[in-house]
Amino acid sequence: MARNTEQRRQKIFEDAIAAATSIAEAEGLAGLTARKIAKRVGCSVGSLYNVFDNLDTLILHLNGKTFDALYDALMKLDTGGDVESLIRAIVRTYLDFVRDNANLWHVIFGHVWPPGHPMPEWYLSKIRRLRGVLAEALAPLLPDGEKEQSHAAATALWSGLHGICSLAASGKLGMVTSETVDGLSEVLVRNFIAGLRAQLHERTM
Amino acid sequence: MARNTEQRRQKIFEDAIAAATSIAEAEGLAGLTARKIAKRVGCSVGSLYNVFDNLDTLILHLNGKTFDALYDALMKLDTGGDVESLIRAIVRTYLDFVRDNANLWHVIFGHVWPPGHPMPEWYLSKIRRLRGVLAEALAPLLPDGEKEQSHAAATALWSGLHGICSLAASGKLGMVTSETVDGLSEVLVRNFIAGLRAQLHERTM
DNA sequence: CCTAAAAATTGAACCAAGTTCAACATATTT
DNA sequence: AAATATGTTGAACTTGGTTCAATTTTTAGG
Repeated sequence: MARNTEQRRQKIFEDAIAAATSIAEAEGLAGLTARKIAKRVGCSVGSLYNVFDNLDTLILHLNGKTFDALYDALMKLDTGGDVESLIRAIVRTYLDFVRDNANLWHVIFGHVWPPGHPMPEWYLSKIRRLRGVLAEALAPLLPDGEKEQSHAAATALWSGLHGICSLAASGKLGMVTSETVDGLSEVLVRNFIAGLRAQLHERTM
Repeated sequence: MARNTEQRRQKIFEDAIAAATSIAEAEGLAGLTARKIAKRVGCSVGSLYNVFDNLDTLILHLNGKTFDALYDALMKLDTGGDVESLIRAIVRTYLDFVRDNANLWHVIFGHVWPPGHPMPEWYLSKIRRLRGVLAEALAPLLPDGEKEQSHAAATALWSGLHGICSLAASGKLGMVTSETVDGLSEVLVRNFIAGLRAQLHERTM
């Protein structure tokens, strides 16, 4: 039986991601070195490379787990209330998650996937699944017959929030005193929702 | 006179940034190594380090020049037309600039400034100056007495556009077929403007 | 259970890149 | 012109991704 071999492989895979997670939480992307991860796992660098093609792949799996954690948080939301409450709850959950997992979140966007190679489908589908949650919440604000626009709307809004969070995190906003991530997000979300509503009324009147 | 000395220093400074610009345009952030820049300049790495504290500082100056170029493009716009046209012209200019200078733009946001050290004021003020252009264009869409909100609105909108561009560039949007940067930006801008207008009317009626 | 083939593990070694620094060269000042 | 200050150099140090030949462990067939 090939069980033992496969089990060891699996164990290194999981241990490595767990080690990487804890290093990333403490030190961010800069701390994620093959040697450091191997030491925590208790194996040699060579063994890591037997399981992962390269560090980029390891980090991609780490990021996949971070996406999953955000998805889990979103799945706990109550979808029963009104449209706007749900959208705002989703945004709130996203902002809280980014704040509470700042370093892990930074790894997702600070890491550059080797250009040329396409990102694997399993990874992209985790991203799409997240967007889908927001798209479903936005759909009621779109005119009948254009519900498929909800994905574009969700992408636009989510990208916008991402822009605010990432610029704020990297200190590249050149902010003046009173601006905060929450405040800027509120401006973006409020106007975006009001804009959708305004255009919805235009069509139906 | 200390002219000769200062002139050499100045020359290396400018040549280094010019060399870095041309390398960055061709190869992106990954190609920006001290050795490569020094070779192009025709000096040793040591001389670079005599003028710049470190590579990060050199790259920051390169990025400053990129910001200046975008500002110059924005200054060429006609500010005479109606509010919405100007806003859209600014957005159009921004998107075109990012597309036409993709690698240089990527250097700005792919480069991480050493944490702990604050970014220098001259750099932040270039960012604020850019935002100011958009803030001025947005101001007419804000209620009297809240014109100072235009900076927050500009930051939110500009961050949003940045989010779209940067996620698209890094392949992290998990896009479906028909979505494009232009299309997503259009969704964001249209809803944002419509939202501002809707809230403006609310107040004045 | 024994053994040959397959797979995994190791860590030293290779390479690239940021940074430093002691030795040397040039410029400035007196 | 000598003394001092400044600039230049490139080898060397360090860190980190990646490879690979040698070694050990696991698996499968008899």
